[in-house]
Formats: sequence, structure tokens, C-alpha cells
Amino acid sequence: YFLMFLKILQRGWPHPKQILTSTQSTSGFLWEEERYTDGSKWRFLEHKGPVFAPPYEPLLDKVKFYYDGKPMKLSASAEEVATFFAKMLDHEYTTKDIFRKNFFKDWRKEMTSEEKSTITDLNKCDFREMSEYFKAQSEARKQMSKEEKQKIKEENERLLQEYGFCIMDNHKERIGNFRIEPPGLFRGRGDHPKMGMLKRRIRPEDIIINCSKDSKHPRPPPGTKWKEVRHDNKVTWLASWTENIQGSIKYIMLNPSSRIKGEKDWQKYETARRLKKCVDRIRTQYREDWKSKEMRIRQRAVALYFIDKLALRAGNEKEEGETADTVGCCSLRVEHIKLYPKLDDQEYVVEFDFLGKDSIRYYNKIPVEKRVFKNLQLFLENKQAEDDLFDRLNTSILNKHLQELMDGLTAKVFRTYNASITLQQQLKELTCPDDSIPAKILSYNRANRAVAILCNHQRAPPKTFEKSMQNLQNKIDEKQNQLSAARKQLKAAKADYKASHDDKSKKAVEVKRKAVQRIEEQLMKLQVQATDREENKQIALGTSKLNYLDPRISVAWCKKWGIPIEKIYNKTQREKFAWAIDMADKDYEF
DNA sequence: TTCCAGACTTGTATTAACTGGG
DNA sequence: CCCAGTTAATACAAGTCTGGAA
Repeated sequence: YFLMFLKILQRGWPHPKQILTSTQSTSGFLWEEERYTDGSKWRFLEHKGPVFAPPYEPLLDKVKFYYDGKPMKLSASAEEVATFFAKMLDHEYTTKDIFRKNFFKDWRKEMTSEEKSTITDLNKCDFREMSEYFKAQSEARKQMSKEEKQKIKEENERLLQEYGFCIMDNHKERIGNFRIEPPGLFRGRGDHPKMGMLKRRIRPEDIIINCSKDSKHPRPPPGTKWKEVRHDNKVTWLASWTENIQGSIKYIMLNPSSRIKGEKDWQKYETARRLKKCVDRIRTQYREDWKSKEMRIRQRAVALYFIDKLALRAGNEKEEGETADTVGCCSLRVEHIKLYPKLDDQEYVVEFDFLGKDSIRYYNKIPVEKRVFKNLQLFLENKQAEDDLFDRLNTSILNKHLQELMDGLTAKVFRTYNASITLQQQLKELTCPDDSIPAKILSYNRANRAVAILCNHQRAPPKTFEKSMQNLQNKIDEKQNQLSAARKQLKAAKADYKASHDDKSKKAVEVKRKAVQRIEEQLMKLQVQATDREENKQIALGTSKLNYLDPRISVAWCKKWGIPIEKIYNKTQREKFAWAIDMADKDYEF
């Protein structure tokens, strides 16, 4: 596999000679082995550093801000922050109390003392003129001539070519995010206590650069300095800074198509495949543990059962008041589940209702084994709604246990494993050998959908959903009319031929027959598309496709059924999964 | 043992680019 | 060619998990 991986990557990236000679090149295989044993991620790393957000350009004087109905000229720094708010005026955020409160507090910090004494009430602030101005600007951008647009495109391309790539070991690699996040207002998801706070501008003095000693170091913009330049080849990032909202570190890293990401991705699926080999044993064990004398072990076993059966996330503890109140398995609280000894015609039903990652609601009612149900009743005894369901458990305890069951096993491996195995099994079940290509792709999407449902990857139905369905239906109706017309013509042509039996009319029949066939095919395609879209209304396929499904399953499926890979993966996805596209043959088994 | 910084993956929202029919 | 409607790409927030210090 290592050899294969290397081969793929070498094929994928052309090697200019100077790159190859710039490192002390040993054979590829040796170099791979080395890297894997001492934990270092690279031996040579050279890049140009990040691209900073453009400096603030003050507004024209004609664009006014009003306080208490009177125009007011703001200082540059107060004005900049005001524009952040103005740009979001149409967004629901700006109506939320917490957002407004946080914004106003941070905005005042940027004001001069005079401004501070005048502007004391956000409700008296009128940003509408600023907002209109920005809207007009973006409108103007859309209306730009072809040449102007082309010029911008070229400038972006130049920036990409200069800053968007780095050299890591023998390869020129695409960088994922080479632009530093511009200042703005923090948009937390869900009920976030910090929404609206000012995300400050990042300067070169905030940036730590990581590159190899023997590389040409990136230069900070004239008159500035980096915070630090370090040479740490135990990590993969090229630059980092600390963000001021949560105090967390942000990184500049490589694109998913890079060797370093691809290899890690591949490794992730190999771990999941190892779980496949021992999952029966693990399941037997946790079922046994439901009977344990120790509460701690019972909780661990029930939690693991949920993670395995429902593909729940681990659920780390979070600092209260710092983030939105969301939970995963280990952090479930009493208030998040309801027990029904009998519900409709089912026994021992558990109802889950909680906010998970990104405050996406998880709602599910499932019947469980009697023993699980009894355990849950036990866990709930003498507890308040806001108490932890698993009070003797956390992710660290759980993962330590998993580590003992299998090397490299953690809670999230179950999500990967169950997602991939579900795809493989669904594909087997749903693919009909005689189906057309579009019909087979519908089957693929349905298999993908089963996984997305398992992982709770929902989406809000697109705003234009109804309309777009109607459009599609109209197309179908029209196609149907075309078809009946074509059929009539075919019939007429046949009659004609029967009467005359001449060559010309024989040909005409053939032509009409082909036409009918073509239209039938088009109609079928449209109908499949409509079905697919309807079924996909509230389901997002992207996340599972990108993060949970072993790409080799999809590649093998495509090869087996003669489906062009482009029908399943777009360009970016093909780049990310280049390793799998080369590695898997039609018989690959997850 | 707990805490927390750090590194990396996973996730949705937003924006940019593309595309096919009028 | 234009434009609406999609789809792809980007942005960045929010998770998971590790390891080392307190």
C-alpha cells in the first residue's frame, strides 16, 4: 500500500527537476518508512506565508451613519466595525439580543471617547444607508463588464499561484486556506453566547510560521515581523494564529488533495476496516457489560451501544457559557431522552431529542433491548432534567476502553465504520444489473442517503425547492407530450411503410423509432432526477461522501458497473480521492 | 487524575462559478 | 448571449482526540 500510495502521488504531481533536487532524495519507499516510524510529518517545507486581509478603506463621505436621526461621521476604526454590522443588517443575527449586546460592547471599544459618550444606544443607530451602499456595490460587481471580471479572475489566479502552493518534501502541494480570515463579527451557530463579538484583524505579528530550516523562509509584509518562525516537522501546519473569540488556534494547512491529508484519510478507513474484523466481538462484550455489577461499566456499555447503533458522536464536555449548549453521546442529559415501556405497537422505546454539533437537532425514536431500557431507567433514578445521563462516563474513559479493545479505536471510528459498511451493503442491495446508468446512479444516491440519514446529516429544504420541483415536473410533462407525438409519428410512418413497402418509408420508420427511443431515454432521465431530488429534500449527502464513506467502495462500484467516476465525484472530490481511484479495483471489499 | 492547549477532522453557511434553455 | 437555477468552491465554526503539565 505504501508503495502504491507513493506511485499515485508521483503520478498525480509533475515534478519539476529543481524540486526533486532540492531535497536529499532517498528512494521513495525508504523515505515513507522513516516518516512513519519517528512521527515526523515532513523533512522539507517551503512556502510564501499567508495572504492578509486588505486594509480597511474608509467610506466615502456621502455614505452616512445616523445616530438618533442625525448624521454622524465616525472615526476610521469605529466606522470599520459599524460596516461589519451594516453588511449583516438583512441577516436574522442582527435582530438577536445577544448578538446586538455583544456587538455593541465590542464596537464601543473601538470608538473615540467622544463617540463613546454620544453613542450609548444601539437602537438609535441607523446603518441603513451604509447597508444600501454595500448592496449597491455588490450589485455593481455583478454588472461589471467581461473584461473587468476577467482582470479580477487573473489577479486571483496570480495570488493563488504565488501563495496557494507550497513544497513539502518532493511535492508541490496545494494549500487549503492561504488567506487569513478577515476581521468581522463572529457568527456562532445556534444559541451561541458570543455571537456578534468582534473578530479582530490578524497582523503579521500574530502569525507563527512553520517551515523547514533549510527552506527559503516566507517574508512578512514590509515593516512588519512574524510573531515567530519555527521548524516543527512533527506537525502539518504552515502558519497559525490565536483567534480572539474563543482563544483557540487557527491553522493554515494543506488541501485535501495533498499527500499528507490523503494518507491520513486512507489510514482512517484502514482503522475502520480493522474494526470490521472485531466488531462482533466488541458487540458481544458490551452486551455482556449491560449486566455488569459496576454502574460505570454499564453506562459505558450502553453509551457504546448508542454510538454503534445510532452513529452518535462521542460528546466531549464543553465549557458552560463559552459555546452553544450542544451534546453528544457521553454528554447526554436526562432531559434529552424519554423512555416509553410501550409506544404504539413497540416495546421499550427510547426517544432522543437533543441538539448535536452545529446545533442540529437529533430526533429519533427507537426500540431497544429490554436490558438497555432497564439500565436507562436505572441511570435516570433520582436525577434532575439537567443532570448527566451517564454521570460515571466521559469520552476519555470511553476511548481508553476502546483503545484496549482495538489498537487505534476511538468513538468516531464507529461512525466511519457504520457509514462505510452501510454504503457497501446498500449498494449491493439496491443496484440492479439491468438498470440504465441514470437508474444505477439513483441507486447509488439512495445508498448514500441511507448513510446520511444514519449520520443525521440534515439540511433545511432549499428555499426554491418547491419551485424547482415544479420546473422539473413541467419539463417531464413536456417530454411526455413530445413522446406521444413521436409515437404517433412512428405509427404513421409504419402505416406508410406497410402501404408502400419502399426503401424511403422504411428508413423513415427507422428514424422515427430512434426518435422515440431517444425521447424515452430523456424522459426516464428526468423522472429519475425528480425522484432523486424529492428524496433528497431534507438530506445532505456531501458530508458523508466527503468524510465517512471509504471512497474505494464507490470506486469499485463504478468500475464494476461501468459508471464513469465523474458521475459520482466532481473534480474536487476526484482530487481528494485520487489515491482511492487508483488503488481500488472492481472487487474491492471494505 | 484533571485540565487544557494543540492539532486535526467534520460540519454548515455563504459565495463564486457554471450551465443549459429561452 | 443572458439569466435563473444549480452546483462547486470557499470560509470558518465546531467537533474529536492526544499528550503533557499541574
